[in-house]
Amino acid sequence: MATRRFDPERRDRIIGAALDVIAAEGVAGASHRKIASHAGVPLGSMSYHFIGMDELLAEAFTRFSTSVSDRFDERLGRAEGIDAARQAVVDLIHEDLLDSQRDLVLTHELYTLAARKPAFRAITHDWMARSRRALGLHFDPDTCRMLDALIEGLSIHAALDAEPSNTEPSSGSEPHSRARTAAAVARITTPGTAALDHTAPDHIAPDDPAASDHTREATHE
Amino acid sequence: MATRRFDPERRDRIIGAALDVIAAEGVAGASHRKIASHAGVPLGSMSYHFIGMDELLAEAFTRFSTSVSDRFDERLGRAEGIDAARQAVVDLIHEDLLDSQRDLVLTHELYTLAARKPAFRAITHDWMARSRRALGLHFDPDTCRMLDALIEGLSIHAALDAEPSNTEPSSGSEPHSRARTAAAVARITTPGTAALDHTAPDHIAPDDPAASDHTREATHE
DNA sequence: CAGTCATGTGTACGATCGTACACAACGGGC
DNA sequence: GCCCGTTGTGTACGATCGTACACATGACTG
Repeated sequence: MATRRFDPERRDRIIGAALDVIAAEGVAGASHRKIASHAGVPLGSMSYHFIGMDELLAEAFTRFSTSVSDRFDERLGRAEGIDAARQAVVDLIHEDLLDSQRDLVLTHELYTLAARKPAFRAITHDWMARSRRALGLHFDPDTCRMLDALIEGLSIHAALDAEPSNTEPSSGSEPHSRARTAAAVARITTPGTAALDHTAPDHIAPDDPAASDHTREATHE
Repeated sequence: MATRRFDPERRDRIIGAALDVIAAEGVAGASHRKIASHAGVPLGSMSYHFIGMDELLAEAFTRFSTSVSDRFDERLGRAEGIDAARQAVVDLIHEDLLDSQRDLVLTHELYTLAARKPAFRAITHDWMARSRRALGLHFDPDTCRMLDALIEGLSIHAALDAEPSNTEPSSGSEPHSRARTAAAVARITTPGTAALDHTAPDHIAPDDPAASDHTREATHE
């Protein structure tokens, strides 16, 4: 029962190549041939190792979501105290989630699959469950859900709100700054005593340079 | 300058058919032939009315995002007072965004395109700008950004967190209930005592009420 | 009423796709 | 050392794709 010419790395390399190709050209542009070529394996290996593209995609995205989740766990595991946890969340958004175009693309490719096919929704379901478990080290269950959703929304909006020409936002007054993220995280992790009270929100300093192009209406109070 | 045999509906019908096909089979599965067949036009009409698939996709998703934005505007425009606005947001999430599998799928297809191609990011950018403008009728600009992101995250998580087998969550104790949504909206629209400091370049708003100790790394930008 | 040209269509071509399947290569059993 | 079964590969097939382009069609001009 020795190794024969079995190559255990082969399968993994195909999965890795699949993620690379998907990141570069999307699920739509990912073909057996391109992935095989990128992985340096013959075309026949594709059908040999994977029944079909769906199996390959499922394994690839499982690996991807696991790796992102690992970083998530690590950051939150290291945080001690609720403030450190909040800061970890901010760091996570701005360093782990927003810095990598590759991760952004892969995440959306996965979501698109999950929106249509239940098999992939299992992957997103597990991913979100793991995220909430990590947040659960520091926050109560309801807050975890809210915060997890907020993280998602902030990441997506920061990524997809960018001006098309401006691929690399680096200005200090960028609309999706760490300060805004931190403020949002602070709000969502602060249980309101009166959830729907009638108190008008505290006034925000009106002259935000980044908001100068807004025709800012006064809040109805 | 009469009509000849010009059919102005033709182009629109193709766009509508494109959205139908994309909703059913994804951008990946949408071909000129399928869309033409679904629209009841000959294949040649595709190349005649649209330079390529990208132009068709751009117009289709522009129409889609506009229609979703219209409903968004309508709900928030009708709301009077901040509580009604908050309620409108909750209704919006649970009735407009979560009820339609079609909209969910199309949204993610668009996001996936936008994550890779700047041309589509223009569409998401405009969409988000419109959403924030609608929210701006009731909330201050910073809250608008946070709330807009929260809406996004709550919608996505409610949709993609569903158990794969359970396609139609309708139980009263579902994890993503209206009550949880309302609570999250209340939190994010309730500024803490710590206002976002707009004068500082990009630092964390310093005082959170629950914060006892600030072990914060300097933000690198 | 005939000519002309913008408007719209049918078809064919080359490329690419997933997959099936015959077959090569090689380790272990006898 | 020969044989056999597992392991892996090369190739060919049918389907589908986007697009180009010759051609049909009908409205307007004179």
